[in-house]
Amino acid sequence: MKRTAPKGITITDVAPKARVSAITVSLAFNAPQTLARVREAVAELGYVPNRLAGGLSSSKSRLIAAIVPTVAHSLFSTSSVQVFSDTMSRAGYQVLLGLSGYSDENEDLLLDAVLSRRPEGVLLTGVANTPTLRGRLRKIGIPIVETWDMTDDPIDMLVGFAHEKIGEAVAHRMIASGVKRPALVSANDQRALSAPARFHRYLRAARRARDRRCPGAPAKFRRRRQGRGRAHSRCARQGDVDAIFCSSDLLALGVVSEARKRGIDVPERIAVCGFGDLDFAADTMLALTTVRVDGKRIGATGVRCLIERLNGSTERVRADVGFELVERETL
Amino acid sequence: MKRTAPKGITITDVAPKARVSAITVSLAFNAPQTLARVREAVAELGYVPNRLAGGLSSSKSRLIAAIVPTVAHSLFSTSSVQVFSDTMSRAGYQVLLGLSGYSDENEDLLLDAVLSRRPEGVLLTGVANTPTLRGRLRKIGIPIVETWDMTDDPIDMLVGFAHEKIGEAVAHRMIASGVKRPALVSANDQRALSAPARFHRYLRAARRARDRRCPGAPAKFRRRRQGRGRAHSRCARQGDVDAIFCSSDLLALGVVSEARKRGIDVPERIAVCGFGDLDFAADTMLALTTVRVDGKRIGATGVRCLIERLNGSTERVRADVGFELVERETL
DNA sequence: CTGAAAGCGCTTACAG
DNA sequence: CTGAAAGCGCTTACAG
Repeated sequence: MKRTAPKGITITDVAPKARVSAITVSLAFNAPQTLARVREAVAELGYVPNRLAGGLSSSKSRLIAAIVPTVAHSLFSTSSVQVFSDTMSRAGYQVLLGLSGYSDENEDLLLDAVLSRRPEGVLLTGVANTPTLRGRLRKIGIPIVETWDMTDDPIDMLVGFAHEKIGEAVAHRMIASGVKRPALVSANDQRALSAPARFHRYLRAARRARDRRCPGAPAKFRRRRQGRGRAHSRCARQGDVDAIFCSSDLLALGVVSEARKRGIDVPERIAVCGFGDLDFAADTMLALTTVRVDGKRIGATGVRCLIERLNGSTERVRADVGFELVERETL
Repeated sequence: MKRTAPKGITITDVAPKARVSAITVSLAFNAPQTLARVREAVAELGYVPNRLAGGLSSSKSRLIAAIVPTVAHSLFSTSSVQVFSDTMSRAGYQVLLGLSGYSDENEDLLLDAVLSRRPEGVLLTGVANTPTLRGRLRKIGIPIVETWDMTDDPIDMLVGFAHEKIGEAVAHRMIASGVKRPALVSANDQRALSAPARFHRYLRAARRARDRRCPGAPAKFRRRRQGRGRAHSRCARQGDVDAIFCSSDLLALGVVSEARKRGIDVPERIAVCGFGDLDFAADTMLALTTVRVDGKRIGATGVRCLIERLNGSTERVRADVGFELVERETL
């Protein structure tokens, strides 16, 4: 029963030094105006409250889990993490990072690991949730925000946009711009496919569809970069293609690059459209059209919802933040 | 003293159901072969161990803090986070995210927040540490790895590379390539300045230095993108510049883009050199030269050091992982 | 407003 | 190998 571990500096050390009781120290730490005596003792001892103990005792972990897809080349951008982390830390919470997207089995283990910390809220990016995962999340009863996607049956709150609508909008815009032979380059990952699918469907309805999908390459993208180049060239070489919709900004960057390498003018001969929040990419890289989603707005809105719920609000926000098509003339 | 809060499912619920004592449940959870009866009860009840309690009791939080710079456009890449998070979770740890780089005051608050979770190790990216922060970290006595930079006086472990050497190497390479009038575009952030400084010094020694720094713009980069464009054009317009070293990949992307917009051929008239680990950028975007650092190697090595120390090793790795200059002919 | 006691859900060291 | 008790460092509800 005796512990050998050297106790760090605890509330019990601070209390006598501040000539108050331990309770007062605890109170001071969570009160608006910290007692001066406590503050001094704290500084002198270098005391840092133990939030494991605090969380256990109060059932408030002050932890928010951010579950983001593993695939770095996904829709999820660093700026979103930042907005999220910044806002949360200002509200007194810390971010527990969870990388999802390996396998269904791992999703369950990930969730176990995350829930074992008793987070007070969860931010989910994308729809990388297996049914089991969704089911478990639904039951735990803490605020959950899903972002970057739409669904009819959200777990709790939802701040996203419909990927299919993007596919449709891009197809529409291309046709309106006089594009005759559009093609599609998409990640071979079903999570990214709703926009491309709708893109294709719309074009078929408009009788512009051809079977110009170039899937497969992106899956190997991370290991063998050549794969990407090859697939892109396969598309770009087909002389009759005059526009390419890419399921992500990064793919679009690759396509533009590959086209230039082969002396194909962008956007004169081929218009390229990416999709995402890659700020500098949308700003400087893409030709003709970029589907741009204001990541900050998604991030900020999602976080605001979480915080309001943590503060007692009962509102269950379900927002379609929409998207915008951004055109760039030059690279 | 009575708590009103509904207790979640705890070890105490699992024990009778598994017809063992609470201790056995705890043991089973941390033992190699989990008792079948316990496993069943766990599954049936949906029990998830409370790591707040576990950590408090065992003084093992199983938490690792990752402190990364706020600036997304920094040297730090998403791939590093992934390698880190993956490896750590396989070793049974979770990642607590800490974004640094606001102000010195905030660094202290950040550290308080981080330490209040009692992490068992810390990964620091870059040298964004104030003296106070370094001092505090030095004292807490947990394994700490600094990455992405070199210093003569590391806090604990170090897996990085010398930024100044990169500046020197780039200058050397440019001169060897026949560059006559090199210029420099760097972030106005002292943390990114060691490579540029050495670049400049080397050129001056070689009598090629001119005052072509174009600082200032990147600081405002995030708010007003035009600023970036303006600064770049200021550099690019100066007709006699034939090479530009940019302190980051993203700056380089901007410079290339701006040059093209103005009809200046890259790399024919201006060679552009970035710096970083931005995979696709190095691969597809930059002209002439990219300083490329193998982020995976840094990340993986750093993490391995941490894990070994957590497993009892006393070795204090201090490694210079080096860097490589990568040349690209085409955009 | 201040403080003593009980409790948060685990793990540890020890006895059986 | 199993289990009862004590303790990890806080917070809560209550009494003074």
